[in-house]
Amino acid sequence: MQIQAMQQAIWQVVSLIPSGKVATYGQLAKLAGFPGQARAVGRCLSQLPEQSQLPWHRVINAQGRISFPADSAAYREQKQRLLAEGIEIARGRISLRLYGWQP
DNA sequence: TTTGCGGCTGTAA
DNA sequence: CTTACAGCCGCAA
Repeated sequence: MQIQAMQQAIWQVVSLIPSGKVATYGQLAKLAGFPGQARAVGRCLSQLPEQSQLPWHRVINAQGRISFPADSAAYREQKQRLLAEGIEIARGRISLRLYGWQP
């Protein structure tokens, strides 16, 4: 499997996450056809071009947390985008039960 | 060529 | 709640 094809598949599924919902890295990896490749999802997203329209902010880890250091600019950016979509973040966690995307 | 480190995760203690 | 650990695998040093 070419890394590029994988990237394509991953970007594809990420683009499907509806506004107001979130998905986990592992979940997306599985949907894209690469179970167990959660890190590949994070890697792809980290390589997104600046002007990308992909909803990268709707991707969080399996613990319902943002996978960035809480003091980083990236963390604040993602948090703001999520709040802007009406997603609630209590004690640094997002309820997957309420906001988790069910394809 | 080996190593350490990621936007990770499930299991177990 | 916390560590710990085994899988995962591309990438930069």
